[in-house]
Amino acid sequence: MRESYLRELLKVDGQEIRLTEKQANILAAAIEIFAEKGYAGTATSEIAKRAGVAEGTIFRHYPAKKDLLLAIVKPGVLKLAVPVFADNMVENIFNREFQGFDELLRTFIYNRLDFARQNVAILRIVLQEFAFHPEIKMIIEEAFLEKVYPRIKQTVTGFQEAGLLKEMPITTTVRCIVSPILGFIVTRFLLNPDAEWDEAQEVEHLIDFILKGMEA
Amino acid sequence: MRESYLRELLKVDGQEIRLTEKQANILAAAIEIFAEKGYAGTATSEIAKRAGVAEGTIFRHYPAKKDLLLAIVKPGVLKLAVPVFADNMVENIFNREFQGFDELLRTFIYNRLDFARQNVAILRIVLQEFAFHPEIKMIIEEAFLEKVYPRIKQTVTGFQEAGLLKEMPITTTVRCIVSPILGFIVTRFLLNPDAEWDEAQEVEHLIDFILKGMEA
DNA sequence: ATAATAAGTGAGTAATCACTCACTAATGGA
DNA sequence: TCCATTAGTGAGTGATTACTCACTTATTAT
Repeated sequence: MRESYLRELLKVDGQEIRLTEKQANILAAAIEIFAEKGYAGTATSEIAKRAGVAEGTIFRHYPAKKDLLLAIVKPGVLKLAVPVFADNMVENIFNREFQGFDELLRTFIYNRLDFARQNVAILRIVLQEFAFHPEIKMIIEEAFLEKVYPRIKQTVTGFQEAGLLKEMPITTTVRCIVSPILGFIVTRFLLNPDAEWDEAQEVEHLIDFILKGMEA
Repeated sequence: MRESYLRELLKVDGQEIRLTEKQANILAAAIEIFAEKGYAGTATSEIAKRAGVAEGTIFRHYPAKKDLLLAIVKPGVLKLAVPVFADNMVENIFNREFQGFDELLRTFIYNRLDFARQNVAILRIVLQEFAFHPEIKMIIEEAFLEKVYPRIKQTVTGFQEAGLLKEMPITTTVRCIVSPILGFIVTRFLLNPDAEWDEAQEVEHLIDFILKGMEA
C-alpha cells in the first residue's frame, strides 16, 4: 500500500493531508489487519508491529483505537458513497440530452467496480464493522441520505416520467437496481475473487437483467 | 428465546438434543450477544452473566469459545441452506406437472423470508462471522455446493430448456435471482427493520422484477 | 543557530481475556 | 438406597488488552 494511495483516500473536501512515513505505515497496517481479522479481533500491538512502529506512536496520532478505525472508514465511506455519479454523471445526463438508461447504468457500474477493485480492504472493513459501530452507521446514513439517495431519486424519477421505468415505490426501485450490482461486486471481490471473471460479459448481463426487470 | 426454539434449531439429521435449562440459557445468551457485538467483541464472562450461569459452566459444555460459536452457526447454516426448497419444492415442481416459475419463486421467497424473520440473530451472526472463520466458510460452502446449488441448477436448467429463462452462465443466473431476494431480506430485517413494510407488495415487485429480467 | 513544536519511543499499568481445576449438587439406573 | 455419571460452580491463572507517560529525536519557524 503506497502513501499516494492513502493521501488520495484521506483527502476530503479537497483538504490535503500530510502524512509522515510512520503515519502512513500505521494506516496501511491497520487497513490490512482490520480487513483480515476485524476491528475487535485486531490488537493495537499487532498494528504497531506490522507498521514497524512503537505502540505509543499509534496513540500519539489517534487518541483511541476506535479513532483509528474511523480515520480509515470515514473517508472510505465518503468516497464510496459520493461517486463520479454524484458529480459528473447526473449532470451529464440531465444537462445534456440524455443517453439511454443502459448507458447510465454501464457508467455507474464500471465506476463503482473500479472503486471496489482499488479499495477491497476498506470495503470489507465497512461492510463488517458498520453493524457494530453506531458512528459508522451514521456516517453511512448521512452520506447515503444526503448525497446518493437524492441523486438516484432524481434520476430514476426522470426516467420513470419518460416512461422508461416501471412505477414502483422509489425505495423498491432503488433496491432492485442496487442489489444485483452489489451482489456482483461482493461476489467478484469478496466471496470468490480468485475465479476467472469475464467482467465485461457479467456487466452486460447485469445491465440487461436490470433494464428488462425495470421496464415499464 | 425459548427452549423449544433452540431444540428445533439444533436438531440436525433428526437427532434430538436434550438441553438442561442452563445450557439453553447459555445458547440463548450467546446468540443474543454475538449478534449484538460480534464474536470477538463478546466476553465469555458476559455470556455467563446474561445466562445466569457460572463462567465455568460454559466451558463444561464447550471446550473453547469458538466451539460455542460453531454450535450456534452450524445448525443455523444448515437450516438456512437446506430450505423446504431442497426437500419439497423441487420434487413438487418436477414430479408433478410444474407450475410457473413465478409460483416457484413466490414459495421460495416466502419460505426464506419466514426463516429470516424467526432467525434474525443467527442470520446476523453468520453474515458477520463467516469472513473471519474458515470453519464457518467451509460449512457454508459445503451446504451450498452440496445441497443448494445442484437443486437450483437443476431447476433453472429445466426452465431454461423450456424456453422460460434467458440463457446465461448458470452462476450469473443464480446470482441475478438471489441478489434481489437477499437484498430485500437484508434490508427488511437487518438494515431497516423498523420501517413499515408492505411485504406482499414487495414480494410481488420482486417476483415481477426477477421474472421480467430473466425472460428469454 | 536556537527555541518551540511535533513525532516517536517503550517500559509500565490496571483491566480484562479465555480458560482451568478442585470441588459440590443433581440426576438416573441398579 | 447407593453409586456412577453428569451438571454446575467460582476463585484463580497467565496472557493479552488498550492506553499512559516521562522521555528522546526530528522538524520547522524565526
